[in-house]
Amino acid sequence: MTDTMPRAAVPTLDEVALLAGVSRATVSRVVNDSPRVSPEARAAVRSAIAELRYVPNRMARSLVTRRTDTIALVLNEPNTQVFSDPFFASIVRGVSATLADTDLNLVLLTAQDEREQEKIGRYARMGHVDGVILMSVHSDDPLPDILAEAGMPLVMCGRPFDDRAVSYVDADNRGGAEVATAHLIATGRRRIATITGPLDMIAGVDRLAGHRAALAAAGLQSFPQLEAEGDFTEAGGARAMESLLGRDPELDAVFVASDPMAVGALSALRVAGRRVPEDVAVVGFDDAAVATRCDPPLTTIAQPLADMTPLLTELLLRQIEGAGEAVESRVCRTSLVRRASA
Amino acid sequence: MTDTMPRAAVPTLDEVALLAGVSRATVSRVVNDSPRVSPEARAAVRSAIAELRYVPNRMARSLVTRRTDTIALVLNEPNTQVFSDPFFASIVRGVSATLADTDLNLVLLTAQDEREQEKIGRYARMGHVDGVILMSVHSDDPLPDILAEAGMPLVMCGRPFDDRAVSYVDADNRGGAEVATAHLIATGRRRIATITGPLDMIAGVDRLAGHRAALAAAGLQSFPQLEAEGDFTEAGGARAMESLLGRDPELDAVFVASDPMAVGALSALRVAGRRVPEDVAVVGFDDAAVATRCDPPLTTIAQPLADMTPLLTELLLRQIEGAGEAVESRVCRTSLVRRASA
DNA sequence: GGACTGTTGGAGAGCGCTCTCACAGTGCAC
DNA sequence: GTGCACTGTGAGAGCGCTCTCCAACAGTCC
Repeated sequence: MTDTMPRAAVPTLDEVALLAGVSRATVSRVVNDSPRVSPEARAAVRSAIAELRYVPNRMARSLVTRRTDTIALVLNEPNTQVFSDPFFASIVRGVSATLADTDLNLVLLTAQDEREQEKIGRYARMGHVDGVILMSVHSDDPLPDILAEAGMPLVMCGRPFDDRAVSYVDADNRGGAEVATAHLIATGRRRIATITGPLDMIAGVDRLAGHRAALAAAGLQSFPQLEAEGDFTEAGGARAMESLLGRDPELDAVFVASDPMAVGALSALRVAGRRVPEDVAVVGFDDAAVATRCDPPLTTIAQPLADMTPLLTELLLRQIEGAGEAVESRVCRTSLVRRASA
Repeated sequence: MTDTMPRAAVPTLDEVALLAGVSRATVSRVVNDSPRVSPEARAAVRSAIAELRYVPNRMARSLVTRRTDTIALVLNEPNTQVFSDPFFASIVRGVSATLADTDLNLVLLTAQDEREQEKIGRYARMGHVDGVILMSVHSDDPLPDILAEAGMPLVMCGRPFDDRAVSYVDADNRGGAEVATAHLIATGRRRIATITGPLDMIAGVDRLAGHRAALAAAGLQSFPQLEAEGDFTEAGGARAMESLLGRDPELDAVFVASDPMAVGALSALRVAGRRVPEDVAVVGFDDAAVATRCDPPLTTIAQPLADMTPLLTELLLRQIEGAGEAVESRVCRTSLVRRASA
């Protein structure tokens, strides 16, 4: 069996044409839904395709069309923990769902170190994908540059560090954080700590800036010892909370820059014997599913993911279509979701 | 600017050849590391490639070689929660690391419903990938059939439900579960419950079978009310534990078919006021990182992931090389890791 | 009847690459 | 000198597809 069929006999356009009694060109027209085909020819081709179980060879097609109908969602993250971040899962699901109705394919690429980033850069430049959505960008990642330089259509999920001309979709992280901390202030808290995201990520930076701005607006000073850097993971949140409690046992509120970290903070507070929200009020960020399940349910800032993911793909597709189209970006509004923790 | 360069001027082999003063064939030889090139020619080509920033067009190459140098890791799972399963993250990282030294690319594909599975099937059949590693297969998934029928090299992570001739790599789930429950019995427990995985997944089925076998071997009966089905998530584990406690408040041990579920069970037990391991002993499965972090640290069954992921890729690559190669499968040994929970 | 328009289908030229084959050149044994 | 093995190189034929012509034909109008 292995000898008699060294490779599966994959039918080609020509064979379909032969069977249908038309030319290659006509088969191609049918496959690509061109209107310029008579119903009879179309029917003949359709049945020949079905009979031969013909599937177009994408490589051959791509070679001439310069399109692969594939876009990549690149997760740029050394830490495998990200996989467990519900924000990431939501984006993947959202983008995937948006593309389900098209005949575009979505591939996920993960880069755990610089070497893998370069590999992905090569992968993209070799023409495997039409465009890239880039997530979880750290300040020193070379991938945005590699891709931009190659002229690859690119949309970043999260605004870039510098003011480069690149499309992005982002939540209003700064504004959301400001609202979160303002809410804490409005409920009478005065010693307000924060657990930040990684400060080499723009979401981490922006949320910290928002927090500080709210403090300043209320005439409160921001103390370095009330700021602890987390890594967007639950374990990191717990560690950061412990550290904060060590530095200032009197703190009465904490704005945590992501829900998974907030869940970690909640357990650290429990371990330390603090009641939430009586002793320490907690506000998270994301409005992840876990925010409703934890104890107490988390007051948090909702990111409009339902708006963001379609936008992400829309911006990318427009760039792919329009070749030299202008760079376009969107910032989506966040909102405070009040639950029990603050 | 957009008008003057309607598309980035991507250099081709011919241009490199022209600049280097050699033929296309020689450039191709250099690019593909053929030894049959003089050092001078090689050097000339290398510098021309560098100067033009030439990257081979993968589509053109694939068209003739019939290889894409890309393999797909397909995650077949309606539930986005899987992303947070450390087992999945470990496999992704492992496979990715194994491939990092090769010039093979890894793409992740996720299928959330049957429609997306078919899309992936088409994607593969169109020749985007050389082979597929399939994870998280449920009993009624059509994808294995679609791929097998198309003659796509395929390795499943986890053995298939029926005895079909397909390569797979799996942990000894049945044996591991047997050891887990036997350990519970050996420490004097008698009312031993289990939280199973989804029973439309082979890992769920096998671990339950092992648990029952251990019970039977010790002359203990297995009661349906001591078996609750989970979904491999923490929340599912907590729910299942609550349900078990409701059904039999006297239970003194529980074998939980995954660590995330065990963590959920631990919190449910805490809420119910049970001490672990004094009142209820708990054994998990996976030896995920979380098993060391939870309270108390989890006694669990370690899966030899370090063996499994290289095996997964190795088996697939052998299949890709050897076209009609014989199907080959491996079951990797598990081991009991004793910590504080049992 | 002739010129024109519109529709359908085919011929053929590539897309950028690999790879076989032929060929020139070199070294060495006879 | 001839024969032979071997090495480095180039010419050229595709891989399977798309897409631009262009031909053939039918219908319409003057």
